[in-house]
Amino acid sequence: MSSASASGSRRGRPGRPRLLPQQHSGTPREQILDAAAGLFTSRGYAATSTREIADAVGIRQASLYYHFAGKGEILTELLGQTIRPTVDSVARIESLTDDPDTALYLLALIDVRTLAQAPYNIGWLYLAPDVAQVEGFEDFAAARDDLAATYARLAEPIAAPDVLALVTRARLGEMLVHAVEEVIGLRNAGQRIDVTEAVGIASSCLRLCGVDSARIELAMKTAETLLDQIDGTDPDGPIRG
Amino acid sequence: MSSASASGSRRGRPGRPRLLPQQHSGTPREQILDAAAGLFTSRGYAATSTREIADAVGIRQASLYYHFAGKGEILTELLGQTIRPTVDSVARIESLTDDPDTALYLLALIDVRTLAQAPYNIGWLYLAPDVAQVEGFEDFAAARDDLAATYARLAEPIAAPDVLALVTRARLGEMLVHAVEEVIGLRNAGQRIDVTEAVGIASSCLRLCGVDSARIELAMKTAETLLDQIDGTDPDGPIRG
DNA sequence: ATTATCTATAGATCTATAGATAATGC
DNA sequence: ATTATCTATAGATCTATAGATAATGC
Repeated sequence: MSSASASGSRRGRPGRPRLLPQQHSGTPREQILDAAAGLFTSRGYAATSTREIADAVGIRQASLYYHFAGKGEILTELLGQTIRPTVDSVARIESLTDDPDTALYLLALIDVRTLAQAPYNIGWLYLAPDVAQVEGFEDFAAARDDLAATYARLAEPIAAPDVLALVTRARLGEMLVHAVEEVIGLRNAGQRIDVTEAVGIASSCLRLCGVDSARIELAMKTAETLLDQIDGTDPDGPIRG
Repeated sequence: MSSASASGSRRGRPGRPRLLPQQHSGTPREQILDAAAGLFTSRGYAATSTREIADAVGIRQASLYYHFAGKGEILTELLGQTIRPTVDSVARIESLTDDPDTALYLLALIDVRTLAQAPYNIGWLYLAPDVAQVEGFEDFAAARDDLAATYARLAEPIAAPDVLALVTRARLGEMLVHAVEEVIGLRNAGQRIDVTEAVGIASSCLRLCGVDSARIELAMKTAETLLDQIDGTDPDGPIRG
């Protein structure tokens, strides 16, 4: 049944032992997500069978269905992981600063970091045509659109007049999302992403809005002082900037 | 059976009529390749069934196998189309010019054009993980590696010393291939590719070798005068540069 | 009793092959 | 006779469900 069925209280109790000893750490659900992420990114979503996922975890194919409603739900959960930390950070960012340069910079930095830290390059998944056809993808696409709208909302007050004369507010939002997604391409090309790359992409976002170098420098400094507080609330990983 | 079985002479004769009237032009083989290219690029290779291809053509699923040994052979033929015209052009280019700048420029231009002209963005296919697993992909990968070696061979004599001091000959070949493949990304992003874009990418290749603007300008001019002769031998399409 | 696994399998594909058939060409 | 299609289907998946079972917890 669906993972939601075994509601509430006693999750995590032992059940019937596996045939094979545990090969990986984390909850069974995490083990499945990790194995699926590896297979989906290396072989493709449609080309990966539920049996292959189960084999990689070390359980029987049918046992997957105790944790997920189906292959599609494993995928949508992975897609959700690429965006949820970023979406959740928006409110915290806006409560921590009134400076719009800093807010946009922080959003981009956290977004890049989220995509960079995933153990596999799952951001790449949502660019694949077989993935876009999966039931439930629309919800993810809608969330991604909302995020683009947030980028647009944060960018609008800081965008230079000549920028807004050339591109619409909405298009600017998309451009910023694409700039952040550049990290997906970098990872695919084998580039290691650490602070340098993350800061580079986040500052590109301000540059796209027409913000000058002095203000970018300032936003970077301010962001640096706020990042600990954001991470404190929702620890999101090691890359600092 | 394999398409090769009905060897030689009387191909193209009528056979049993289709249930549906012909919906597309070209030979049946071309109709299949075109339908498959559309489906593979829009939905993904693994996610496309042979039945869907047949339906798009307007024939029965089994009828595909008169023309192709299988789904994999349809794919590898499409992959071959992305590289064959370019590979074939190498000998002609080298017979037409002794100027190495012009030769590299022409190779890149024809490569870009080949990728740009395909009715669907099939160049994108070979970047997909499900495609890389298909039996026969190695042959394509090997041909692509050979082409990278050709880029390297043409680039070596013109590369500035400081370029070759920083990257190996082989790596320079790969960089040039990647620069050309930028056209795949542009098409995916919806960008229309015509002379401007093709010329831009081809001249980027010279720039990557450290060739200065004056020499690039010269190579462009010389290439322009030779292009007709190359296209005359193997007409390859409308984009001139 | 509850949990997380297991075994077994139904039902829906999907790819590929075998062999029949409806045209035209000689 | 040759060709290009068709029908029918085998055999191999693949996803998902039903129900049994081996642990621990109370």
